[in-house]
Amino acid sequence: MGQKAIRGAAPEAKAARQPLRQEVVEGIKAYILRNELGPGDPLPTEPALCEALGASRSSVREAIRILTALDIVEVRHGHGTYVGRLSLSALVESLTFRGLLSPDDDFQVMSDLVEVREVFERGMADRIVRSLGEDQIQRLAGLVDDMRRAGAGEGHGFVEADRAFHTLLIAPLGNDLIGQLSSAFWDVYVIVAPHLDVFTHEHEAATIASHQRIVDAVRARDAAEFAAALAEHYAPVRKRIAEARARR
Amino acid sequence: MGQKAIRGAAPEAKAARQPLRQEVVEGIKAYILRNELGPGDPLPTEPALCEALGASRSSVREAIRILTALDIVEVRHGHGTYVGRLSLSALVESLTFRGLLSPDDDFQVMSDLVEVREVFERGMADRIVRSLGEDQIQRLAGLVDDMRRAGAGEGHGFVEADRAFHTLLIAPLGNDLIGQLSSAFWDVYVIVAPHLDVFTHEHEAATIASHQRIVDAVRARDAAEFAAALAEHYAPVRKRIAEARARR
DNA sequence: GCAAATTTGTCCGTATGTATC
DNA sequence: AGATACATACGGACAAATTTG
Repeated sequence: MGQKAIRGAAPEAKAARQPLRQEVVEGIKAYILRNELGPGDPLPTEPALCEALGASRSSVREAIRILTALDIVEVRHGHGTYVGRLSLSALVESLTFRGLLSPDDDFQVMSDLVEVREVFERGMADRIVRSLGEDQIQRLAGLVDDMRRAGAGEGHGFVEADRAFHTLLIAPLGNDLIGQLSSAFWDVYVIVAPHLDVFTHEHEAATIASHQRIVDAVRARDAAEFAAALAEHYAPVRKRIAEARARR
Repeated sequence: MGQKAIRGAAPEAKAARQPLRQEVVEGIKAYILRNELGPGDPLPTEPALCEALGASRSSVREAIRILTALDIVEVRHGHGTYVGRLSLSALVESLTFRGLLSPDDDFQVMSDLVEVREVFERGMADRIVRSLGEDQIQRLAGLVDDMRRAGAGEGHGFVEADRAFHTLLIAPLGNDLIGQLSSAFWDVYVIVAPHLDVFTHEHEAATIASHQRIVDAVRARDAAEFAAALAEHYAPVRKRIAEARARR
C-alpha cells in the first residue's frame, strides 16, 4: 500500500524537502561517525537499517549504493555491509569516464593529469631528496633495474616498476593525499592512454635513462638536479600526448 | 514472481559474475559514450533503460544512484534523467567524510590538503606570473580590497574573496584539473575546518597582507618573490592547523 | 558434504509526489 | 485545472552467496 510517513512535516518547516534516500545516506554516515567506526567494521543489516531510519528497503539500498560509489561503505553479497576503505576510487571513476567521453578534450585531461604529477614531484623536490633513506634509494635503483629487465622481455612489468618508482618517490613526504592522488592519476592514465594510442614502446630506453638520472640526483642529495631530471622525464611524456593529439 | 534471466550463461564463461546493477552501470556509460552525449543531454527514461538493458527498475535505479554519486548522471524528479556535469563532487564527499571520521587524523587530512594547494601554486609560480594578464592582476587587487572591506564588517565575504583570489590565480594555467582539485580542496577545508576550531578571525590582517604581497609579486613578474609570498601565506595556515591539533 | 540460517541481490505490482503542457 | 509523463517510495516474494552446524 505504500503507507506514507509524514516526512517534511515536523523537520525543516519549509526547507526544500530532500529525497528520503538522502536522509538515509546522512543517517548511515552519522551512524559511522557516532560509533567511531573504521574501515572494515560491520554495519547493521539492511532490515535493521530500515527500521532504524524509518525507510523501506529500496530506499536503504539506494543509499547504500551511493555510499558504495564513494567507498564509504562496502558490501559483500550474502555476508553483510561494512565500512569502506575511504579510497579515492570515485575520483578514478570520474576522471576515467571524463577522459573517455570528450573526443577532443581527452588529450587535455591526460596532459593535465601528467602535469599535476610532475608538479607534485618537482614541488616537493627538496623535501624528497632530503628525507629519502639510503635503503629507499637502494630500492629505487632496484626498480630501475627491473625496468631494464622488463623492457628487454615483456612490456608488462615495465609500467608496474615505473609506478612503484614514483610511488616510492613521494612516500617519504608523509602526505597521504598526494600519494593517493598520484596513484589515482596513474590509474586513470593507464586506463585511458591505450584508447589514445599514446603508448609507444620505443621510448622505454629514454624513460629508463631519465629514471636513472633521478636516482643519481637523489643519491647526491641535489634538489636542483633532481628537479631537472624530473623535467627531462616528463617532457617527452607530454610531447607524446601532444603528438597523439595532433595525429587526429 | 521474479522471473529470472539466464545471466552468466552466455557472456564471460567462467569470469566471476558481477552484479546486474554493475552491468547496467556500464551499459548506461556505454550509451553515453556511443551517442557522444554531453552534460545536460537527456537519457532514456527508467522503463526504457529497463527494457534496453534487460533489468528491473530496482537494478536500473540502483545503477542510476551510483552514477549520480559520481556526477555522471543527474536526475530531476518528475522530469527525467540527464548526463551529469562530471564534476569532482564525489571527491569532495569522500574527503569531507574522511576528514570528519578519524578523531586524530583529521588534522593530518587538513594539513595535507593545504599543502597540496600550496604545491600547486608554488610549483606553477613561473607560469602564473608569466601568463597573468593586466586585467586579471587588476581583479586580484580588487579582491584584496574586498577582503579588507569584508574583514572590517562581517567575516562572510572574506572567505569568498579569498577563494576567488586563489581560483583566479591558477586560472591562466589552462589546467582544468588543477583548478577543480583546488576548488574541491577548498570546499573540503571550509566544511571540515569549523569542526576543528581552526578558524580564528584574528589572522585576517596577516592574510590580507600576504595576499597583497602576492599581487605585488605578480605585478613585478617576479616568480621567486611570488613563491616566497606564497610560502609566507601558507605557513601560518599550517601553523594554525598544528596548533589546533596540539590543543587536543 | 549437506542442509539450514542469514544476508544481500533482483524482481514485480502499486501508490504517491512532482514537473510540464 | 486537468492530463500526462516521470521519478520516488513502499512491500512482498524469490534467487544467490556465504557462513555455520
